[in-house]
Amino acid sequence: MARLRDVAARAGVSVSVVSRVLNEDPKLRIREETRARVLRAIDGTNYTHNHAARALRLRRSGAIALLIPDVTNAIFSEPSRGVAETAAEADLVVLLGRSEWLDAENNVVAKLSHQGRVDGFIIQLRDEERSTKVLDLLPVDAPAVVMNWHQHKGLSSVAMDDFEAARLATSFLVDLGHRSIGLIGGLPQTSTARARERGFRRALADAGIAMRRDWMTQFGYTPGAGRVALQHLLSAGTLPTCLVVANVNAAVGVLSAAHDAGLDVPEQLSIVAIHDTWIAEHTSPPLTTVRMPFYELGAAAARTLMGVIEGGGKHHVLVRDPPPVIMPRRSHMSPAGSRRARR
Amino acid sequence: MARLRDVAARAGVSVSVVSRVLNEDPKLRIREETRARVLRAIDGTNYTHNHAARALRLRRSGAIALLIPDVTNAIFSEPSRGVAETAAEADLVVLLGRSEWLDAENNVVAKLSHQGRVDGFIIQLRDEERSTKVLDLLPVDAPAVVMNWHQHKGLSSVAMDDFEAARLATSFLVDLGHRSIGLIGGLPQTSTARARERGFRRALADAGIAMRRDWMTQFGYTPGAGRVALQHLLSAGTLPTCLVVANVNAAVGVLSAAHDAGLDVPEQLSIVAIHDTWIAEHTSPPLTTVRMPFYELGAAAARTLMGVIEGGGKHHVLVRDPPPVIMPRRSHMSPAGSRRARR
DNA sequence: CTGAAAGCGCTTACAG
DNA sequence: CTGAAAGCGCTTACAG
Repeated sequence: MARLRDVAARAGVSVSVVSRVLNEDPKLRIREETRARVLRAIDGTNYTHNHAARALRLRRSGAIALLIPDVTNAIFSEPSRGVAETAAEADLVVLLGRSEWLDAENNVVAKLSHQGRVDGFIIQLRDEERSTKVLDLLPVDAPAVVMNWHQHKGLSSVAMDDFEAARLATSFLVDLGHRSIGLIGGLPQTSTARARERGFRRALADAGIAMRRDWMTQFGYTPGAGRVALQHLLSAGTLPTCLVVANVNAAVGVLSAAHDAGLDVPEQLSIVAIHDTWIAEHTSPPLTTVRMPFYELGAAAARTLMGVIEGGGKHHVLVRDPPPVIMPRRSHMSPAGSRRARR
Repeated sequence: MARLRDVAARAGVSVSVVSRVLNEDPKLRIREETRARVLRAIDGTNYTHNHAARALRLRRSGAIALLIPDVTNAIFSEPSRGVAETAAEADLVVLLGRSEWLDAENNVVAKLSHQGRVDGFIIQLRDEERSTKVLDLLPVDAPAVVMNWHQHKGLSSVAMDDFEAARLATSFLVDLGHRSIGLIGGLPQTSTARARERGFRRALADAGIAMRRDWMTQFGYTPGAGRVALQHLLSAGTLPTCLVVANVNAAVGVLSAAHDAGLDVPEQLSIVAIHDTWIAEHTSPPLTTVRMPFYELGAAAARTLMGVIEGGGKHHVLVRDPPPVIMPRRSHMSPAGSRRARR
């Protein structure tokens, strides 16, 4: 590989000049003729900077780590793309890791940070975890942003408008004529689950519908949790005519539990799920969802982290462009009663 | 951060000694007493090596890139884990990228390689792509292994036993009593699709069953492809009593197309899909699958790449431990005719 | 307008 | 048994 020195020799100048031309040093005064010579020499050698040397000199690794609980989860793929593309524009490389790296026994995150392998972290916490645990395990000065968290105490955070997503899903069902509406919610220790529950309550309140605690569950965002949640509702007594499901993965579980119970969706139970992933198009029936700005969440996380790395200080970002929007498919309809009434 | 120099000062020795102790240099002769002093000093400062400095000196970045077509695809998450964990044991970090980086216009891969940011690449090609395209776009000397490819011409490759997986799925259906069996296959330009088709043919031949070309499709591994494939079969004439579906994602599409057509699975159509991902448990009905050693595939890819990086030369690896195994769920049963016959 | 030099933090061949 | 020194390839304050 060509080094600065090779280019310099070729152009008949010193390495300093080449470096400054390459980095477009604003303080550089140089004759156009010289600059042209340097540029020509650069092309001639197809020079690329050696990254390790530059990192050593600048004390910047040019890499950030994205930590997610489970690489398996399609929910995280769109934000990952947002992170990756935004980072790439700033010539940052993204290292994919698991939230488990933030572990007291074997703290990979601390290691990466100390080694200077990574300039900062974007962290998606596990739903089961205390949100402040991260503060104990992250090196104090490591730039970091928590993703999918509203107003994290201690670190920068970025989140989407979960309140509005749930409010929208709920009022969509209200507008369809539903009056008995349940919520299959996430774990209450997550800020997204809390925001979605608030959105749900608000929509009910706006419509003058009484909330029924026994139609609200909090088992989490996984298919297994969704399955358990519906079984719970089934065993508890009468069912609502429809459900807002706080996560599309949980909705997959709800659907399969409904199927097992011989419940027809949407005929006997309408479902609107939050998050629009590929799976929603391929369930039976295809799921009506609320599409969220996942890509933009990741992009915002990357930008926020870059700000922190530059010394910008803590920020909390709420991504609401584009806003949540209903993707109507076939898991919803008007409630049986209202359809009869209309005939 | 503590540097070598700090530790050395603390221990009252030179930096060379500390470095050698740290790296367990076999050529180092040292008094036990001195070694102990150095070790104590290391603990005292909680020293970690500076990665950039080491990379510069050793001409090794300590990172590998894993390029996959679509981070969205659960199929790739298990191998990713295998790569990541195996790499971590060798103190390598994994950088997640997209196969699109291998692009003539904007060749990110070439850039990373030239910059020395990455020591090698594990590449999952896109199904649509010519398998040799990678040879044109990869810097000639860049260590690389192609994942999910049998005997790649030009690069090292690792694959699972796709032949056996399809053979197993097919003979499982044969043993159930099926005699009319179709194959929903992948794109024929991929080596996995070809191997699976061979396994399918072999099982039929072994059972003395004639293969019917009109019951075999080659649309690919996606849900959309599976959907199209079933529609194709439906419009073409009589259906077989069962299908081997070469990919679980395609099977999701087959299932939803069957549902739309009012075809009962498994009553009218049995399905066995290759690959066991979380989705298989949550479809209606849950899918009978062949579980494949995906984690081990990734692990093998990482080990193979590490070998290439050490200068080991080209290798082709077939991962067959653990072997493919049937995960029986509810998408299969004996064919209607044979059940009647048995009564 | 351009160059010489220091220094980022390591590793390692060599000297003693 | 241990140390001094070169050098990996950059950037940048400083000198001229």
